[in-house]
Amino acid sequence: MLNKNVFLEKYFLMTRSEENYLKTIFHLGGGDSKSITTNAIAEQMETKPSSVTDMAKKLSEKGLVDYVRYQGVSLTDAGIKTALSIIRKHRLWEVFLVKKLDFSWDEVHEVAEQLEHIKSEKLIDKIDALLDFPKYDPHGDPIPTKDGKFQERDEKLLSDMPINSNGICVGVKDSSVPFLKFLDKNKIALGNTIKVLDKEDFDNSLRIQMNGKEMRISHQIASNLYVKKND
Amino acid sequence: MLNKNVFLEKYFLMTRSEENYLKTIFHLGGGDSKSITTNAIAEQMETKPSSVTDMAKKLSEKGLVDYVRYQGVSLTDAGIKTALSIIRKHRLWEVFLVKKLDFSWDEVHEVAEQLEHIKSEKLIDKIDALLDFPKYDPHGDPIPTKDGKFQERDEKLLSDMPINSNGICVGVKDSSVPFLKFLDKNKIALGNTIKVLDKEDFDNSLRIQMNGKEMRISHQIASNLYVKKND
DNA sequence: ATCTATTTTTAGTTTTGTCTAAATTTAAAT
DNA sequence: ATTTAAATTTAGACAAAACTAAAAATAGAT
Repeated sequence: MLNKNVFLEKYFLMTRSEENYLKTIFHLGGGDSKSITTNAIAEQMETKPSSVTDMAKKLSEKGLVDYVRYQGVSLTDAGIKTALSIIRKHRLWEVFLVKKLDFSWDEVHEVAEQLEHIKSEKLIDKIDALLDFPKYDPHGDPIPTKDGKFQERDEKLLSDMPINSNGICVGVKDSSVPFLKFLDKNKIALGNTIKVLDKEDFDNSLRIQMNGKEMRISHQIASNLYVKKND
Repeated sequence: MLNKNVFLEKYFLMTRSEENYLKTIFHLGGGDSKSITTNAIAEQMETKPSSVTDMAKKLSEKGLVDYVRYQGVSLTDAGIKTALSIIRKHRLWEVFLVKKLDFSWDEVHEVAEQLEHIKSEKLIDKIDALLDFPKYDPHGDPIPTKDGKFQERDEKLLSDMPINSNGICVGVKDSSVPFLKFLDKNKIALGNTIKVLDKEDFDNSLRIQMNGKEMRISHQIASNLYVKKND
């Protein structure tokens, strides 16, 4: 009974703000027992370092982060678990919006930021099943499993692919709206086949074949596209 | 520009709490230019009258309710519009949960209470379309249209139906979990045909034919079922 | 090793939404 | 028309989450 209450307090009764902090810390690498500075978190969340300090103390009290003054925070196992459950929800909702409601991949983030905080295990499990248990979100980011497992993919940046190598476009590094819209406009989509034909030493631009059609791509673009090698 | 900001402040930037107050006031009849007392609102929301007073002032400042000290509040046109948009979202999400995710009708309320606060016009319009623009929620309550129109139905309580009259079960007055579970257990569902065979003067219980099968129903039950008359 | 510049924390304030307790108003009853 | 009981509001306090400005600690450069 006491045990159950502890569970309820730490897992169910997380505030929206606490959840957002955990998510951010995870994305900044705080799950790899790396210390993330309050400054870095503040910048990412567009808030002030002093606010982060307050929250660091609170999350530390709840056993979700390890916090050392003037050093930074890293996630505990409980913190990682919670962060992954939020990221899981976020990404599943993104898939739902795209696959079931015809949202475009540049529209989903904002809405998913809200939906990820809905508290109902049954709901997200049903959404998962409705979508047939997708492994990746619309931007190619992996969706953690229910028990918090992360399936990393063997992918590299297009800009790091050698000449004459083949692959499939599987994800974006930058998922900002302008970048995604740019990709749409240029018919670059996840799932496309890619062959690197040539690299220009001068500006690092690439000549590639995408879905059979030849095109030229700037380094800026190539360094934000993830590709899975074929061979 | 200034005008747009006013719109943003009053419509988009409603807090969850404000939305819940408006919804409650509407459900208590505050949309019919009837004054709802702070006490009634407090009881419904399981909060204190003094808290309601505070919120009444705030909503009044925003032009969403008319508030007269010691009298109570009623919704303005803007308040009604906002309340209806929340109720619309709530009921559409309920339909979604039942029709697309196989929730039972006694499970949906709690989750819909969260989902109704998601801020995305596009999202709820897409959900509406996905569901093929349903007119009623799983409990038979009408879903307001996008422009805030309410389609009332010509329905009466089963307990008020005369002997030998026929109808279709279209809604529940009490949508508490125990009542809904009771109906499930007794195979009483919306859409069932109903004929009143006999009334017992002693305890006001009814003998009815439901989907061809004869059964006896207490007054307690009959006074919480809405029926649409056939003839 | 000391001094700065930067980072981080502390202390104190604000806003939102709630509460309790006290004061006020209303309404009902004589 | 008073009186009293009930309803309602006010005043003051609190918790959460943020902020600003000042203080403290760290790290880099000499």
